[in-house]
Parts: sequence; C-alpha cells; structure tokens
Amino acid sequence: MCSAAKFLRLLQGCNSMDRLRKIHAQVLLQGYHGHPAVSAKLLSFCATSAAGDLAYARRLFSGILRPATDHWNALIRGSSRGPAPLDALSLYNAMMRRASSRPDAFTFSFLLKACALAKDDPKCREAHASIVRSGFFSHVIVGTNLVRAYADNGSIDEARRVFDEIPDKDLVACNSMISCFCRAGLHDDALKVYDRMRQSGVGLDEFTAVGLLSSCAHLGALGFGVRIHKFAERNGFLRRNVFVGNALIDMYAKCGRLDEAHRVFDGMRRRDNFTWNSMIIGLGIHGHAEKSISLFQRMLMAGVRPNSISFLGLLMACSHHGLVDDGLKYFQRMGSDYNIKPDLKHYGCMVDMYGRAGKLDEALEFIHNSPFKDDPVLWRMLLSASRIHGSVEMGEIAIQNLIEMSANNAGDCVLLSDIYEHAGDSQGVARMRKMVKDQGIKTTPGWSWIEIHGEVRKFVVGDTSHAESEEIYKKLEEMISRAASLGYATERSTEWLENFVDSTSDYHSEMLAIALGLLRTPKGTSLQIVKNLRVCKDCHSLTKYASRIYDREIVVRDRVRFHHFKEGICSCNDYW
DNA sequence: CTAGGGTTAG
Repeated sequence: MCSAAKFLRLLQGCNSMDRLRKIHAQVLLQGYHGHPAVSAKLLSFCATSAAGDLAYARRLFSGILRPATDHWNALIRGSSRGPAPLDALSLYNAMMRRASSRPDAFTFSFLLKACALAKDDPKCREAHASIVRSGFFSHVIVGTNLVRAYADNGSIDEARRVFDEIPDKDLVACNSMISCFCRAGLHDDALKVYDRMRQSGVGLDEFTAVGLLSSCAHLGALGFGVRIHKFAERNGFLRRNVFVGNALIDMYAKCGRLDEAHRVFDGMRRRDNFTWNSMIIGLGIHGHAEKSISLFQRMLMAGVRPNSISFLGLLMACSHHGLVDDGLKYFQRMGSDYNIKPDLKHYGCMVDMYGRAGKLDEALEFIHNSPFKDDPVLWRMLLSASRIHGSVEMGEIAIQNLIEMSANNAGDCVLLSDIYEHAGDSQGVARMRKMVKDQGIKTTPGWSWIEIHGEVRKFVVGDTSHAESEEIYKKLEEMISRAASLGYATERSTEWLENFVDSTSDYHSEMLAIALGLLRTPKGTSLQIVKNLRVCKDCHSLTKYASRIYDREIVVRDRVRFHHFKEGICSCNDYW
C-alpha cells in the first residue's frame, strides 16, 4: 500500500530523471497524480533540480487540471534559469489569464530573476507594473529582486528609486543596493548606503564589508577602508570568510598601502584564486614586477590554478616594468600550459608592453597576428606608443587603421598632432587641428583628489574654486622656481588631453592637490593623491623635484598604476 | 530546500 506521504519521501531522495520516471509511473498507477503536494513535488524536481528536465516538467504541468500557485511557481522558476528566461514571463501571463490561482511573492521573485538574466529592460518594467498591481511592491524580498533586475539591465536610477521605496529595508536589501551601485561605478552612492544602514540599525555583515571595501578600493578611500577593516576584525569576519580578506587586500593595494595588503595576505588561513590574483595585481600596479612574478610562482606551488585574470595581472606587471621577454613567455604559457585563451585585454597588455618599450614594429606585428586586429583599442595603443617614441610613421599607420574602421576620434587626432609637433611638422599639426575642429572634442575631464584631515579635496585642471586657491598657486610658483634652480624645465604638452583646450598654462589637477597637501600637512607627512587619468610627463618631473625639495614621500595613483615619489626619484623609474 | 546579498580585470 502506497500513501501520498510515501511518495513524498521517495521524491525527497530522488536524484535522477530515471528514478523520477519510475516514481511518476507508480503515482499514475495508484491514482495519486491529482494529489496537490505530490504533483508539486514531481514538478519541482523536473523543473528546478540540476538533474531535471524542463520539457518533462511542461508535460507534467499540462496534465494538471487546476494548477495551484506552487505549480506555476515551479515552472516559472525552472524557465527563468533555462535557456529562454523570458518564457517565465509568458508563463506568468498565462497564469493571469487562467486565473486559477494568484501569484505570490515567490512568483515575482522568479519572474524578476528571469528579467535580470535576460537583460530585458522593457520586460523588467512590465514585471514591475504587475508587482505594483498585485500589491507586492513593498515586499522586501520582491523589492530586492527588483533592484537587482533593474541594475542588471543598466537602469541604476530605477533600481535606486525602487530601493528608496521599500518601506522596511533589511540587511540583504541594503547589501544588494551597495553591490549594484558598486557595479554601476557609483561608489560614492555605495558608501552613502552605509550611512543610512548605520542610522536604521539593520547591522552589517560580511557582504556589506566586501561591497564597501570594493568601493573604497575604486575611490582610493583609505580612511573609510581602515574603518571597515577594524570592524571586520572585531567581528571575526576575516577568519570566517575568505571574501573579506580578498577585498581588504585589494582595498589596501589600491589605496597605496601595499604593506598592509601584504599583512592581510600573510594572515589568511585560506587563500583562493581571488586572494592570489588581488595580490599579484597589487604588486603589479605598484611597479613590483619581479615580486608579482614570484608570487605567481608561489601560487602555482600552492596548487592554485591560475585563471585568465592571474595572467592579466602578470602581463600588466611586466608591461609597467618593461619586462618584454617575461611578458611574452607568460602570454605563450597561458595557452600552452593552462589552456586559457587570451582575450582582448591580454592582447592589449602585449601591444602596450611592446609599444612602450619602443618595440613599435613588434607591436604592429602583434596586432596583425592577433584575432583582434579589427578592434580600435589595439590601434589606439599603438598610436599612443608612437607618441611616446615620437614615431610619425607608426602614428600614421595607427590612425589610418582607425580611420578605416571609422573609429577615429578627436583624441586620436590630438595624439598624432602631438607627434607632428615634436617632429616639427607644422602642416601635420594644422591638418590634425582641423580634423579635431570638424569632430568636436570629447575628452574625459581630469581630476585629482587628496584626503586632508579626513576630508576629501577634489581639484580639476586650473581650479580656482577653492577658498585657499591663492595660497595654492603661490605655493606652486615657489615650487616651480625652486625646481627650476635645480634643473627642472617645463615640458608642457597636450599629453593625456587633460588641458587640450586653450589652457596649456593652467596647472594640472594633481599639482594643485600636491600644493594643498604641502600647505596643510605637517612636515614629513607623506601625501596620497588619486587621479582619474594618467600622469603627464611634466607633472611627473615636477613631482619628483617636489619630493626632494620638501623632503616628502608623494604617492600618486594614476588611472592604471602607482607612482611613489621619494628624494627626487619615482618608483616607476620614469617608465610608465 | 520554493525567495533576495559578496571580492580581482574592464
């Protein structure tokens, strides 16, 4: 004699479709297929377990006379994770048409998961409307799903609005919002969620710490990061959870504290791929290419398998340091020894590495032999390398390729114009200026910031908006005249485009930040600057003098790497 | 055990 309870037990232990078919046959034979719990269990196995079969689930479902909410949910959930996530929406619509049962919070959670996976913004809005109609918009889990779905679709403002309207935001909802802001690059907003969390008393956990640390890393917000570190230590997050240690390593490395990053690394009981990669990348961006390589060796000896990002870190390290032979060796090994296919970024590192080392012919050959020769990125790298090494010939080859693929922009013209200028070709300069005019200039505005007494002070090029501007400019003039007496000569150029538009006499943002740092911090304090673009040659040179004249350590985080200036020397050895 | 959250690169 078989009862419903017996079937439910059997289904609990079921782990394959073969087994399920046998149980299903028994269910049919003994007339239990109409039993709601039994049919729901059968359905949920087929639709949602890894060993399931969605087509079988659909057949099962069509045999159910009056499907209950749970039946619909199982099928919607299964579809949302399948190859056609939007089937979940069609199922939902069918559910509403048949009206045999009402959707619940689970229904909407699965529906939103489908919208997020499908990256379909209109469907997401449609689901949102259904949620509002059904009165579930204030449900915290549905709301969290909706935030995620909008964010995954790139509608971060909509995600923010939904989050703001959740009446009882809990810890998970806040953590989700933080990670969405983080992924959208809105790091200030991510940190602001933390302030709200502190006020509302939802607490914070490992997830919060990891998200916030990632934003601190992107911003270079050391002070904030240290606070989270202390909190994590007090609460034992570090011992429990490898993610927190990984995020800390990254944060310290990106905030200029390689020593602290190393300390966290050394103290970790468990290390995964992320741990090693973050440390390898950290060493690389600080210019310690050899240490980065030896850490990679240690990673191999520890039995951790490198992935595509490990190699990217390694190649970046080699590229920053001009280790062309090592770079090529690892580039080849990633395919031959580890079966990892290099992607565009790996090729980019290689072109950059050859280019900056002055091996322009090799760079060109490398592009031609790569599967990405139709991508403007590589040609633009060649163009910028041509500018560093003053090669008119290669610069023209690069821009010609960009023009052929209709990818040339004003920035490219500025670079080539610069090359012509150095070569004394005034006609070339004029041609480029005309091209720029025709296209209109679109550049990323440059900014730098420095943290002084816990306060972030941000500068743009030629900034005069600060209360102490007059004092800052006076300090800069003093710095320049003292540097000049030691041999400094201005090398103003249009480099990195920060001040292309008629403002070649204005000071770049990092110099303003450094001047304020010198004025407002005690003698001997080291200065930390974060900059969104790359440092130009002139500022680099002036900063070297400044470190010597004022006897200060000055650390500048550039768009791609760190420069540690001390006693008139930079850690990059003028190679960057 | 029918639901929502995490790190590196770009």
